[in-house]
Amino acid sequence: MAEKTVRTRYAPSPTGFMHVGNLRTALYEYLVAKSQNGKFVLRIEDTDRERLVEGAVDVIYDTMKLAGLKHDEGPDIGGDFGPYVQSERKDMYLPYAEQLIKEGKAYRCFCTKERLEKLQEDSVGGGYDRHCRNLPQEEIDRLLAEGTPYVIRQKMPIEGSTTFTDAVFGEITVDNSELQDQILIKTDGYPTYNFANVIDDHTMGITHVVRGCEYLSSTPKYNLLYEAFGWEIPTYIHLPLIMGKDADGNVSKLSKRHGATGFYDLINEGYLPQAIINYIALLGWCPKDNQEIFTLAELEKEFDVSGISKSPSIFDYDKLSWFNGEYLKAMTPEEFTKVCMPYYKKVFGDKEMPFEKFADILQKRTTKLTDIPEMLGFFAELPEYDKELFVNKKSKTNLENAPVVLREAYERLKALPTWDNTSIHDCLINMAVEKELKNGTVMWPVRIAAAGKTVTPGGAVEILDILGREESLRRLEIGLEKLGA
RNA sequence: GGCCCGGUGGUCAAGCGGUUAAGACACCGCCCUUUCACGGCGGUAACACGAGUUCGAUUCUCGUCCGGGUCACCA
Repeated sequence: MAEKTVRTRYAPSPTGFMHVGNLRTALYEYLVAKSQNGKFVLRIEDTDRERLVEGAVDVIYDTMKLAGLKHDEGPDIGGDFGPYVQSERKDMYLPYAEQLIKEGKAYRCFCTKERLEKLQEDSVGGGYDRHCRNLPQEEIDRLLAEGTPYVIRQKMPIEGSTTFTDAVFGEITVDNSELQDQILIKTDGYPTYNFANVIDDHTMGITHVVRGCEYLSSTPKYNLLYEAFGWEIPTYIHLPLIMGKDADGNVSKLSKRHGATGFYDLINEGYLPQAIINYIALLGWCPKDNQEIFTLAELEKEFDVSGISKSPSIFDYDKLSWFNGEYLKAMTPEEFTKVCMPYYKKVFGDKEMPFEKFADILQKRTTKLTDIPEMLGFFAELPEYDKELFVNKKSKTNLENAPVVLREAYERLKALPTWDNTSIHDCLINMAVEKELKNGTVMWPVRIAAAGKTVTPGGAVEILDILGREESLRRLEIGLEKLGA
């Protein structure tokens, strides 16, 4: 007999913001499905009218697309289990709840909010007292006839315990006394999140429920529902949480105070979508062979639930940056130039620059795209700098030899018939040889004069080449002036 | 507070009763080098604690401590 096709679903609410935790959940759902030739379904959970945000659904589509997580079924592409937007399914939940009432597994609760609130205050840590669980039928009929608002609650077992198996955490048992008679349908007729989830997952044929482990302790509630309907319980895969660490070293669920936490925030910080995906894939999961750089396609092949870790992990921006740098280095110069262009524009506006030369000096040393403007700023404008910068121990330069060297270099460069990387390089190196100087002794003062700062992408030769003859000589003159030469 | 889950270097993590306890990021040092970087080489650094079980525990059990999650007509 053929194995049942694996089906997973990602069910985001359109809030307009994609937290990396959610993104990782989506990724794992995708991978669980794809690693087993299964289907990955996108379902939009938009029942919370108050939190609806204009254009938020598009954010979800865009994110999925950027991340490369292609869904097989969803609101935009359809499928055999639609509709895929929860608000379009709202009429299908009530009948299920009423079915449970008929079977004596659920009941109408007419308690007012006030009464429930009072219960909350009185009983320490208690909960609903199941007041309406066994109302006489006449009483129910009367209240119904009077039009009393009600919710539908499920009858939970009062004694015993419920055990389930999670693919990551193993067997987990919870006392039924911990479980309240959960609300299925709210006063307004809408289903609660938990109820809608179970109905949707079942009717959409979801086989593997992948979610954050904050749902671990409410899973028995879900299972009691599946059991009440006589439905097959899906495989649960609970993921460890992603945490953040603040300046004081305190660890808590990753949030704004720890830095950028939204997918788009991260992209705006200069990280590449693929680097983000690669990094979060490894946050809580480890392949058999410890490989680190993965394409999505490779992840689809390698992913295995057994590699998911149980302990929470802290989001590390340094490591993300390292991944980002690796991805940047792996690009062709053309691709690199393309992703950098917005940042080039920030520095140079619409001014034409030898962008292809930037790739040479930048690609090896960039980890975050947002660092680029700072790195290139001196090309646009020579920074104010102090002549002390000409002093460098390693290059054996000081205020005595720098003016001499710089003057000599200036004259030689000025006399160059052609201005390109090779001729500049040969010119300066030859000078060092002829004058019996260390290469650095020549290069250092030239670079300082050309860039006005000690840390630059590329060396003296590359900088002069990019700057061009005219601007280069102008800057060297300024340097000479500063040195009083 | 009750219940649930977790605890290997600063971080991500491998490890499934016997290991010199991998690897990566970060950090430090050296080399290379026209700076920084890249690259190469090397280094510092960990099994939370206490009892068991066992010939032998990082691995199994229990307790303690610490961390997190959860207890809604929110999703």
